[in-house]
Amino acid sequence: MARYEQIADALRHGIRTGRLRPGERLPAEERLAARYRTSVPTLQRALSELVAEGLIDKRHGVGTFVRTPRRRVVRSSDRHQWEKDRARRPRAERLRTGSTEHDTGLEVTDLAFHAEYRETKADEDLATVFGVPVGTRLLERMYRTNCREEDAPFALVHSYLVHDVVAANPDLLDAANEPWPGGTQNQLYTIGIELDRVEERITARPPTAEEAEALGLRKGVSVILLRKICTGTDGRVVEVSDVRLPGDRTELVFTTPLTRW
Amino acid sequence: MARYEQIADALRHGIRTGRLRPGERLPAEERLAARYRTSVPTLQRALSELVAEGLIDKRHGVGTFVRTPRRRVVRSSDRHQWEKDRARRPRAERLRTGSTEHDTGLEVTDLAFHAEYRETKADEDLATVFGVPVGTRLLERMYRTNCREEDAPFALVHSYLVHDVVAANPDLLDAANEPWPGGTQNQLYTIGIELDRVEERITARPPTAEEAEALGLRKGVSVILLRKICTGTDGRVVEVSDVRLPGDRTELVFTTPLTRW
DNA sequence: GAGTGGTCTAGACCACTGT
DNA sequence: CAGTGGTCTAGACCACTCC
Repeated sequence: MARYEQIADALRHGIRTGRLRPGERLPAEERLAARYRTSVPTLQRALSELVAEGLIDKRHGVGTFVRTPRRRVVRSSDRHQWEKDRARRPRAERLRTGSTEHDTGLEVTDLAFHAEYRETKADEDLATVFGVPVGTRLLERMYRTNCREEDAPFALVHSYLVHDVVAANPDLLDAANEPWPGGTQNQLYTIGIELDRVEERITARPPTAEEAEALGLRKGVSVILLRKICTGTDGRVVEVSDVRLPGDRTELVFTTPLTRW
Repeated sequence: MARYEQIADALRHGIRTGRLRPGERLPAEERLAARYRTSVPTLQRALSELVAEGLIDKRHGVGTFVRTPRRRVVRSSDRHQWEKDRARRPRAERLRTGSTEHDTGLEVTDLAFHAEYRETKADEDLATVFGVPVGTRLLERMYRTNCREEDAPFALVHSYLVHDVVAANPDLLDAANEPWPGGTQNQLYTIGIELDRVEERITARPPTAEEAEALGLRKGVSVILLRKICTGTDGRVVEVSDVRLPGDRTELVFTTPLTRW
């Protein structure tokens, strides 16, 4: 076994057994290298393994620390029914809370919201999902929800709608109307669309360089990719959203009810 | 920007634009180092970034290759209802297929299955979920499902049952009876338990060294963690499973039906 | 055996952070 | 300014794969 792996193992063991506690600072690299009788680059290699596993954080000019678990945001599948119920409520009630607040339990005033709209054409992937020809005009909406300035977004969302469908209500084409009270399901309600079901497809991978930047991810954190496909009561796909969530502070919850014997 | 980042960017760009095609071999490190006028360790640092992002694979003694996407296994939430329906079918029918076959579309004979049982005591975490005192005797069952020798398992599963509940049927305590025709829901059926719902909680993170080993994960792949909580018709939690899935070839699908207006 | 990636060294210099 | 991590070098030797 390589020297750097032995060292990584030793440190890993220390962290797992609690000898090195969360938040604790490790000795300087030079000192650690001396303790393990190795060179600094080799010791750094060992540390970089632990960074990749999400066990430690390195802070330039400060030190290396045992990572403390982050507070998790739960995103439950009953949000969809909750959103649907809310879509036909009076405006005052819709104003009060959005889905993120439903998930996090935070107040509206704690959250900052950013939206950007543009027009695109359906690529092969989206055309297949929507069941429309490649090149069909789509409205692409990009969202990010932050916890009031302080730190990185909870989620990066790219949402797609068929342009000609939503154009029935011109207000839906303008990002300036965001955050729309009552969310997308209320927007769809204004043009006579009711949702029948929501399908969500989930996978995970390491972040790209851009995602790490945008979501403020440290190394050693995964990205959860969630594609949400909303189908209307007429069986047509109405909205497709690609959501990227930080793996270290997101927990998705799905409940499947079963029919009785 | 660091030299190694510039190099990583250049290669990343080549891969994304398709100039470097999936499966294609990159020049040897020494040659690449020469091309980018840098030392071998620095070039290696650049490559290791791309490995961490899952863009390339290094094979010792062979070369460095652009990674080709892996075939995905879809795990759909309707498997639960499917399993429930199957649990009361005749033995012959139950023998024919298991859930993994349902997910993958493969035949029973394509799959190898390994199970191991042991007795443990509930730690704080499991005790909370089951709603039993810490230290309660549990039956811990460990499963792995492989695609017939060839390569790494689809999933590592640790499943927990309250020991005294399942002891009503001693056959359920013996791993030698696996794979049990009809799966866990049929096992529970033999002791008079019917499931009411299944809750699944999902998160993702980089693999630990052990998981990378057990799931045969290359570097630069995430692990999806799925905790499945099965609740009986009497409202008690019956089974808790912790499932670890390779992020590069697993897609989870959940469908949420909505009630009509 | 030729060619590939894997590991390691010893030291240099740079960049960032906090006092 | 002292102390920390970040980057880089030039070269050595090892281990693996395939012919």
